Amino acid sequence: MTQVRTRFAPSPTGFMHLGNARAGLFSWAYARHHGGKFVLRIEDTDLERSTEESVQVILDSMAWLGLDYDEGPIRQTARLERYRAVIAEMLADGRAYKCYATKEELDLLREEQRAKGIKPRYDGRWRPENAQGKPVPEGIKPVIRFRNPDDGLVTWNDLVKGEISISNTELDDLVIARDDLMPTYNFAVVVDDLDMAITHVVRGDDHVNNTPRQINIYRALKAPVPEFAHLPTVLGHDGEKLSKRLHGESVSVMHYAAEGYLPEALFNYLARLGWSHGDAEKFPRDKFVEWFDLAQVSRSAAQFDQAKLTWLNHEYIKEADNARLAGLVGPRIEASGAKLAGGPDLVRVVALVKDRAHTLQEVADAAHLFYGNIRATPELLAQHVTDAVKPALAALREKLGAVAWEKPAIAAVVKETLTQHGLKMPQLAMPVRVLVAGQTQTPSLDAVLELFGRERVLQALGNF
RNA sequence: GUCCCCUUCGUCUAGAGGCCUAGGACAUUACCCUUUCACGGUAAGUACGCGGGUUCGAAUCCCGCAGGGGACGCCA
Repeated sequence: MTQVRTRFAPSPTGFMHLGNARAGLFSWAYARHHGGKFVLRIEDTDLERSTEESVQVILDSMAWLGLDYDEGPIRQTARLERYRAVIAEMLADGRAYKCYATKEELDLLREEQRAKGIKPRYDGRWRPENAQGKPVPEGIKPVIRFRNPDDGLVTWNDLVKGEISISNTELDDLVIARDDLMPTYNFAVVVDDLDMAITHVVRGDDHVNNTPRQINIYRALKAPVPEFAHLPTVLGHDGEKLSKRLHGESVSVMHYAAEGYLPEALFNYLARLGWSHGDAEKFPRDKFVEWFDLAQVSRSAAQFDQAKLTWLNHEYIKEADNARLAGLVGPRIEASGAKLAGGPDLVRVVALVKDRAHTLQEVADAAHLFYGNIRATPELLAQHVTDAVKPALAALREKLGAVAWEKPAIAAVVKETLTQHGLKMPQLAMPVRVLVAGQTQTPSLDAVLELFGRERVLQALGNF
């Protein structure tokens, strides 16, 4: 049994959206599950749209998700000589030929075909047998077309979708090199996957239609055809295929990093989108690798559900190490203008507030009250710090001055004040919150007071 | 238009002829907990697209229809 080799081959033309990321994730998982190799290839033959920044975004997104690769990144633009050599061979023996048809001419052809209700296809007008004696137009640089078989069926057993079969009469002679000699996608992938000895091509099912063309090229090259696995499309919340135009940046991997999602949460969510292992919903990456199997991938498109991702993120935040969380959340708190220095230990603050937060940003927002020096509004003060509770507040302050500064002792003193003044908890807790934290919504009072520290609390309670 | 693929709760899915009066999760609703906001707990409602077959028996197999998606580029 030869070693499994898979690849992920994004094109650097913008951000990396969730659909791409999931394709990369599954391809990666397949290789890891089988102890194989995972190759990263950058498909940058579209010079118009490819950018260096986008290459970096791909690298960043993969690193953030923890998708490590064994080979690459290999750029197609670094392999141009190789493609040209293959094209020259094919040209030499008629597996490919030059086509001088102009873009305008082809547009017209397609238009006519559509009008007739048939599938738009190149009609083979520059195939050698049709071009006999035809003068080569002046000033037109030809493209190179692959001579596709005229008849027969192309069939493969897709590892996700099962047997798929397409007739060669549906296909046409596709362009494999543009007039500037740059190879096109369908040709470059085949040469690359061949040279990189890819055994399993795992990719999105928008490529199903390309597969028979590529298989024909493999055959023309007398090369072994790899296995194919076409993953179902990832749709947006609106049921449309994920796209830059429709969904914008809100579906990019790094957007979720910026919004305060943990990589393990997105990883888990994506893993579970279109794939399942019984009832398992939350599982770590090593379990995913252990369980992953193409046979369990669903055949139908899946809608992205932000609410479920958020739930998973919440689950992972709850169990995340507090020091790690503090490191991630600190910059967010300072970004809001607050200063960590001089405030309570962020690790302890995070431990207190993380249960209620669904994103790192929410952790930061909840922690903010300990560092922001928030002052209650006069309305809030008037509403809660009434003359009726002032004696109790004074009494509490005095007791707090003498107590051991630990949560249980603080709680005991609060209770004591309550009974002595005949108050219910909210009647005392709310004014204390307003005075100390500047707001009525905080975690439990004793914990909040403990974290603020005696000095700050006594000062605040003496201030009315 | 042509070709290809898909079709179980609102969403992600379990289900490979009897275990299904269809299970889990998210979301929703109700109730409980409660020191505010949350967290948490318990419970409920909601699905096999439609029509024909095959079979003693179909969510599961076959056919048709409908719906959805994808592709039809000198983009990938």
